[in-house]
Amino acid sequence: MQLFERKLENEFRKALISWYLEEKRDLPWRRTSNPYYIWVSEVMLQQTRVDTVIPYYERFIERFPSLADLAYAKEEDVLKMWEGLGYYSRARNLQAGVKEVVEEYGSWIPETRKDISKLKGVGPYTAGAVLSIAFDVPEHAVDGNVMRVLSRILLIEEDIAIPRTRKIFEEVVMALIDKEDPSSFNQGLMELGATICTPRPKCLLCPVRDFCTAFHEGRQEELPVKSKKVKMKTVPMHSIAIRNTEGKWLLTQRPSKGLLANMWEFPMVENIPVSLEDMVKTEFGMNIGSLAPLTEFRHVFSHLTWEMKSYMAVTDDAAPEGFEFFSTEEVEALPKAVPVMKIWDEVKNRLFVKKT
DNA sequence: AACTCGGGGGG
DNA sequence: CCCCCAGAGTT
Repeated sequence: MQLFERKLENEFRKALISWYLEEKRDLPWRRTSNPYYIWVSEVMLQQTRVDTVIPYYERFIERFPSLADLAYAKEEDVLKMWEGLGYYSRARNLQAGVKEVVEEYGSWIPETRKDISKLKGVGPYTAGAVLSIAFDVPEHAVDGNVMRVLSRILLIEEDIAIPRTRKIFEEVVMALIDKEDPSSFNQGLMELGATICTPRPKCLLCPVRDFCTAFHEGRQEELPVKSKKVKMKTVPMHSIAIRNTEGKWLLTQRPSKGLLANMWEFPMVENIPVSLEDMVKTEFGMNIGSLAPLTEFRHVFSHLTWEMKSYMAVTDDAAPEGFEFFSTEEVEALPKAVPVMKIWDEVKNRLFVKKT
């Protein structure tokens, strides 16, 4: 595949890499050559901004400093370190992949795309990112940034919302990638997309604008082409923080698959046909006292919105099947998704903060 | 190919 | 309000 003239390809690589080496941000995972740490960072960075990831990355590698530390950690401890970061299956898949490396590969991360791609949670992007950054293997690592950058430079007008379009960009990268420094080349494309070739590009600062077809034609704002999907359900949710006579709280663990898998939460019901108290009676077979309203807020997922209403109540009953009572300290230690943490924070404010 | 899966930052 | 982010797994 010939993208520019041969000489221009060399100039492009040189311009991109020298800009990257000069201007790259000082990020924690750029201060290490440990392939395991780079792997962790790439998984955390899936669909997640750099600034969000930094504190999670620091705490995670401090808590699980080696492949073996993560491989044999309790899943609950792993989820706790991931708490608030979202896409919790990433955490479980990362641990499964790491365990596989420890037990099947003698703690050596595979250095070919074929083998590393077999690991749980390692898709086409993460495979190429780890191979190129940690092992200097000239492999493509195509993410949203790379598609935005290259769609402009080469005026590629394919719809990036369609999965097979990514293959076009993978071929482009393989044709363009710098064989001497694939790490800086791939990271340079991503760094450019993250800092300059953003959705609203800052072309006057761009180190490769001379190579950019979209810039020459003044069409950079039109790219990349991305068809939009429109569907967003809203579900009313009611959550009740129920305390027993010992001052313990009733929680349940979500199923091991699906939304917020294995995270803990207070009893929740989707609708209230008549009264919420009756709903609790029929759903959980439990008697609770009067409900005290706690908080109301919206929690937006990718494809779903919860309209949360939360309450507090007390009970004399034992925990129903599938539920457990936990002390305040125990609740604190359980991995909880953000909407649950919001409710829990409000509970603590009401009960444990001295009112003036 | 279409759906599912979190959460937050920025225009 | 909207978009979209260093994507992957499942169906």
